Amino acid sequence: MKEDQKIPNPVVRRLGLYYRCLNKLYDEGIEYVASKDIASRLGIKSSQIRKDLSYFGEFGKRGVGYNVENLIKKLETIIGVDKNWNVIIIGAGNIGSALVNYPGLKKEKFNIIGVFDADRSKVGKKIGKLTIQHISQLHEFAKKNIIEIAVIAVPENAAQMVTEELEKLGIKGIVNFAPVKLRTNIPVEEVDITLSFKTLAFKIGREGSR
Amino acid sequence: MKEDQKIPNPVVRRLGLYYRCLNKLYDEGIEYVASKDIASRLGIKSSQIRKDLSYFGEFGKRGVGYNVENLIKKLETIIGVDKNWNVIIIGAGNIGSALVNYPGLKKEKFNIIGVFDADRSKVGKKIGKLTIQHISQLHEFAKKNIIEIAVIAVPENAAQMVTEELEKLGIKGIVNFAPVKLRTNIPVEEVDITLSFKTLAFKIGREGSR
DNA sequence: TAGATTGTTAATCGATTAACAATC
DNA sequence: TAGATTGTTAATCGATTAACAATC
Repeated sequence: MKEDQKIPNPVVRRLGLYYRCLNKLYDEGIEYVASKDIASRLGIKSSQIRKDLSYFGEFGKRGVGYNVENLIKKLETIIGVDKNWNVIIIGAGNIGSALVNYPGLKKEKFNIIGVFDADRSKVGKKIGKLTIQHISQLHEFAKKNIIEIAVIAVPENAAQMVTEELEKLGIKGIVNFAPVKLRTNIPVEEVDITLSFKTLAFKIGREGSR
Repeated sequence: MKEDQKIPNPVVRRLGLYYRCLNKLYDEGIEYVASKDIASRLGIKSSQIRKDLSYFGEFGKRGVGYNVENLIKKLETIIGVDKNWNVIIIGAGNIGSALVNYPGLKKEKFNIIGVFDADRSKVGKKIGKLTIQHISQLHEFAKKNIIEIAVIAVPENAAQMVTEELEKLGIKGIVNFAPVKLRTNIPVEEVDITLSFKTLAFKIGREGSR
């Protein structure tokens, strides 16, 4: 199967879930696992796991299951977390600052190497080990460093402009926390916090009526 | 249409997107808008918007479009942001602290009324206007206040326990930032930041091969 | 060998889109 | 009236699941 056919988005997201689950199993000392067991942990169907994996190859042994350590390694390569990623953060507000110190990211090989903000009163201040730089220094910074991923954590009205700048600098992907749809050709992942609250509000409202 | 039939999840999420887009249009002083215009702003199909709205009623005028102000009000009621929501945050780490100060939430009527942490060394410290309380005080707090939504921003291994506690206290919904699937019957919205980075990494890796 | 579980196909389910009559 | 756009149905597309032969 292993071609570069289009992989459905839900599949991509689940790969990360499998990866996480496998790591937990590994920590528990489990050597072999059946799709059925992963499925029950994640609350999905075992056939879905097997189907998802089949996009990339055959990793299991019939009658036995999957070797946990081996499948972790395979998923690492497939997802791309077998390497380190250099990340910068644009916007040193609440969200931006939190991400700089967020241990989850470093653990997963996403290394934050720079923080930028347009507010000169923030420039020079430290967040963890990093010093906030003015956004105008980004261009220079990009010449000296390989930046692969940028996080957009700026106010809504600045997000599109920043995106265009990032695209020019050759950044490869964006994680967008601003509540706008970005117009760009590079891959974007949206993390829309207020939207999640709204979705939850809706669901709570419906709970009673069932 | 307006029954309490099941609304597909993607529809619910898009309602929030429509709401946001309509507010922008309102700020721009636009009175009437066609589904085609909303669609082009959001990068989706106009028939999808009309279909989504049709789950809840008829809000447009044929040949004319939708009255922006009116549709905003309707969506407010449908989504449930016509009222204020009381929110508490469990876990005063990076993410938890950032959310307390996050202006986006208050603006959307999600009012954070308490922050809790298990780490006694954090208790008593201030985040914005709120004082971090010890998690053991939660029970007491819940008696004196109506808490509707809880944010879980604790380490993975504490998340399930916290969830069960919250369920007992009668909390109505959870926004979960911990990287685990919570087993609970109350509605949960997942915000999985590291998963988004992984998904992005995968997409970047595929970009080249297309 | 008997039992278990994979990888894959085909069937099912659900969500998106096109099309168009209704109507402003 | 002529033009525009809705609300809704039916067609299409895509994703999930069941089923099972292959095989460890």
